[in-house]
This record gives sequence, structure tokens and C-alpha cells, in this order.
Amino acid sequence: MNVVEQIKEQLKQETAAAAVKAGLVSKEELPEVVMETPKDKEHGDFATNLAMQLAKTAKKAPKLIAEDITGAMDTSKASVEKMEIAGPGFINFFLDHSYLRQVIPAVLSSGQDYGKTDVGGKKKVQVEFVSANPTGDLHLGHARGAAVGDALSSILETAGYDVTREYYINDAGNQINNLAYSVEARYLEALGKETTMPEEGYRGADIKQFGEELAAEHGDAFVETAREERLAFFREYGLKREMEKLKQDLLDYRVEFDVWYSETSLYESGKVEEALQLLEERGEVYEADNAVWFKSTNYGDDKDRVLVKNDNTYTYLLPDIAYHQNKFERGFEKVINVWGADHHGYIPRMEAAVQALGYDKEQLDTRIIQMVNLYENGERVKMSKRTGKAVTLKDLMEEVGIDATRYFFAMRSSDTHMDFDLTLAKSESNENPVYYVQYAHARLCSIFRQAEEKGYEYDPDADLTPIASEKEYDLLKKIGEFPEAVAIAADKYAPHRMTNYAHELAAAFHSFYNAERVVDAEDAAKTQARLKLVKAAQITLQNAMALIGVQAPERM
RNA sequence: GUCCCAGUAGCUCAGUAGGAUAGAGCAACGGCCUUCUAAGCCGUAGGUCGCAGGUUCGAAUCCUGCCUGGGACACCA
Repeated sequence: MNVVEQIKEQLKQETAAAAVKAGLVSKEELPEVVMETPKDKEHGDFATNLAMQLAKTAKKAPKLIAEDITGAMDTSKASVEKMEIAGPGFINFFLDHSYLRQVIPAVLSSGQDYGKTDVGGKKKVQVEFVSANPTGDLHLGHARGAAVGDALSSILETAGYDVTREYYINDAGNQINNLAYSVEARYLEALGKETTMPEEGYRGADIKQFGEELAAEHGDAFVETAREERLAFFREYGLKREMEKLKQDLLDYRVEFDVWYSETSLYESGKVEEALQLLEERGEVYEADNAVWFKSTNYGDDKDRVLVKNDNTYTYLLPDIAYHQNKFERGFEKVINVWGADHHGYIPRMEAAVQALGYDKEQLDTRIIQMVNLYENGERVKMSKRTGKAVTLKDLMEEVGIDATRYFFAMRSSDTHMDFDLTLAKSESNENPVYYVQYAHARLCSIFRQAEEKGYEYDPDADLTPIASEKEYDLLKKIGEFPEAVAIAADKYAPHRMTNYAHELAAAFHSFYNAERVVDAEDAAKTQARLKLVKAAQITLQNAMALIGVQAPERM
């Protein structure tokens, strides 16, 4: 447990003990003491609403209860300097801040590991995200999903979960046939032959390029080939090229998957049949109208779903069920799906399926990545998948840059609609929030360069007692909250809390930087102590930025 | 028609498991660079938390109804 949490825990215990000692409540009836950090510094370092909570059982006014508690409080152990009763009955604690100096050695000794906790208890968790069909370039929505899914995974890892990042490749359905038709059409087109793009075809620039390359490489070799053979080749070719591109784009975006799971492999290994059989054995399916239905209404779905169509082929749902069964068979205790908003309607049936297979509903958690609207110069940018006119992940990385793109997407709660302001994201000015955080890091690095120039050698054993100003303590407190901030972000699956934290940490540092000098020729002891403080800030900021996939530049 | 998400400052969004005078960034206004990077800091102004009820010591947060915007509702994936 880190220093800030320790003192908070101590404070909780002392408060609880005081309430019992004052005869307000028995030890058994005592509620969990809520100790929060007030937003307003005027309200102390910590505050509790215990007196209000006890108002009912103690049958007394909260303010009087608060007086009893503060009167019975042992203030020595938790560094309490002052207590105030405020508002409707809050007890505000003002601490002797010198305890915060202990944060520094804790951070310095942990280094890159600072922020790690074991709240996850090594639990095996799978995060499936992006999983875009290999039929075209990754677009805006995928970019958001990738940023959120990757940040979430990193946060869970740091909070002590055993995380697997996984991409499900939809390489078996109709869309792959359409991919083959589309490549064929573009190939023939490139040869100047008469052809029509199928209605359901993919019109992306990437496929046009494939067609041209095939034409250039193979000439008209495929024109005379039997259609079936030709399509089989284009299908294979298109899939391979799309996957290569997908993997490269994601890698460039700094997203690395542990597992790429192929839908086709589910068929080949017989897992799809297995899943169907299992559902049959468990009495979860029935036949009607020449089709096989999954009785998902047993588990709260709106209506039952077809698994096997009357032409004897499978719906997409069945392999999806098999895939989820396989996830649990691989030992994941928790399965998190990060899905696009268009998959929103599948959640109830997938949850039903998981339960029908005998797993607990709680083991599956699906997060929806809401729509992204693009704006440029105040105008909504219209996009169309049909015509292939869409802003791709690649476009974003080139135009906006990776750091700004990832920060922008990670910054927002993922389940709300989002306006992405291209003009703002592209601007290299203070209007752009990502620079605020990066600039703090560049400044931190600059301090060390200056210290070196002035002949200061960083001393890991320097005495920390010169650390005593308000700005220093504010910064230290923020640094000390990092492990808890990660744990909360993990618990709530809320990566945007990490960007909030990074911003707050940067703010605490900027404020300190403007108020106090680190490298001071007049005071070597203070300089050495502050260099250690600044080192701790640098480590923490780097770790926070790493969690959201944003680089920490040494200069700007 | 049913279901889901959203509605908070001029704009984009937070709001810590019901708490104090609802917070940030940008935009606006006023200050701060002979000293470690002014992509920064300090301050001012800006609000009927969509609307109406309810629950209680206390509601942006929980409940009910309504309004507005977006999305989902295939034997397509």
C-alpha cells in the first residue's frame, strides 16, 4: 500500500475508533467509514461524512456527533494537525504534510513499476477489441476502439490483472466473398475490361490498389481462369493483404495484440459444431420453420435467434457463440468485449448465450464504443462507406499524429458520442490538450539538463527535509494518488480517468514549476531534494502516459 | 412501436458508488518572461445540471413520466 493510502486508512481507523469510544455506535453497527479527498482545499486534506451517516442510529444532530468524534479522536498516529466541523456535519482533517515526503523514495525505488498494484489478483482477463472485418481500411470508429481497448488493457495489467489482448478475425462470412468479388472487379477494371462492382462490394481505395497491383503483376492471366478458381485466389489474396495492412496500421498506432483469432479456425477445429451440440444437450435450442433456434428469451433477450438457417447454413451468431465458449475454455475468468456501436443489439443475445453455456453473466462484459463525428473548421465531415470515402486510421496518424489521436480518443468516456475536432487535434498550439501533458514532461527533462549544466550531480541519498512548501506537497499528493487512480480506472473500465489524472499531475507540476525554482545555485541542499521530487514526478508522468499510449518527449 | 446511449458554462467534456459554494480545457477579459522551455502560471467572468414530479437530513447522481438528439431492433456479418 502506498503512503497516501496508508495515511487514509489510518485516518479511517482512528475516526471509527473515536466514534465507538464516544459511545455513538457499537463496533458491530459501525458503517464503513467513507474518507474522501475534498475538491476544495479549504475543506482539508481528507473529509468524512461519518457524523451524517450516524445521525439516524445515534439520534443526534450531525454537528453534535461530529463534535463527539473529534473530541475522542487520537490525532497523533495519522499526522492530524487540525480538525474542523463544516457544512451539514463534515469533519475536515488537515494533516501535517511532511508525511508526503515518503512518497518520493517509494516512487524512485519502483521506477517503471510505480503505479502497479495487485487489486486484480492475477485474474485472467481477455480484452477483445477492434476486430474489424478484413475488408478495408480501419476507420475512425476503429481508431477510437483501438485507443480505448489498448489503454484499458494496459490499465488492467498495471492494476494486477493477467491481460490478453485479442483480435477476432471475421474471415469466414459473406463479407469475405464480397471481398473476393470486389478484388475481382477492381482487377478487371484495371485491365480495362467491362465489369460492375457488386452492390455489396467494398469500394475502398485499398482494394482498388490491389486490383491494379494484380493487373500489373499477373496481367490478364486470371481473365481466362474458371471463375471459381479465380475467386478463390482473389479471396485468399485479399484477405492476406488486408490482414497485413491491418496489423501494420495497428502496430504503427502502438497497439499490439497477443492473439489474432480466426473465425475460420473455429469451423476447421469443429468448435462450431461442438457449441451447437452443447446447446442442444443443454436443451437451449429447438427446431421451427426448418431452422434451428436458440431460446435466448430464456435469458432475457427480446426474441429467440436463429442459429441454423433453413438452407442448412449457419448464422453469424453460432460461430460467435463458439468463440465465446472457447474464450472461457481457455481459462479466462473475465471476458471483456469492446464493440462498435452498431453491435449494440447483440449484447443481450451474447449474454444469453454465455449463460446458456453454463457460465455466469458477470463473466462477460461488453463495452460499446459510441459513434465518432468528425469536424473540420467547424463543419461536419460527411463519410460514406459505400463510396469508400472515409477518414481512415492511417489518415489520422498522418494528419493528426499518433499522440494526439490516441490522447483525444482516450480522453473521452467511450460510451458517449464524440465529436472529433480535426482542426483542434491538428493544431500545434496550446489549444491542443495533449501538449499540456507532454510539455510538462519536456520541462521536467529540461530541469535535469540544466542541473547537469550547472554541475549538479543527482544524489539518490539526498535529504528530503527541504521539501516543505505548499506547491511541493500538492505535487507530492498527486504523485502519491497514482496507484489508486490506476486501480479506480481499472475497476470502472474507464481509461478516460487516466488522461484526467495525467492532466491533473501535469497541472500540479506546472503550478509548482512557476512558483518555485528547482536548480538554485544558492542552495545545494534544496536543489538536491527538489531534483528527487522532480524525478518522482517524471517517473509518474511517464508511467501515466504509457498507459494511454502517448509518448513522453524530452524536448518540445 | 420496443430497447440502448446521451442531454451539465458560448464550444468540447469531467463530475471520484447520494454530500459542502457543480469542475476542467478551449473561446472571452486582466495580470506574469534580464532566473530551470510563456505549448506555461495567477486571477476575473460565465450555470434553471433537458422538463415535471417523487424518495431523504441532502439529488447532476436513485425512482416515475415527458421532451430532444443519436443508435440498435434479419433465417446479413
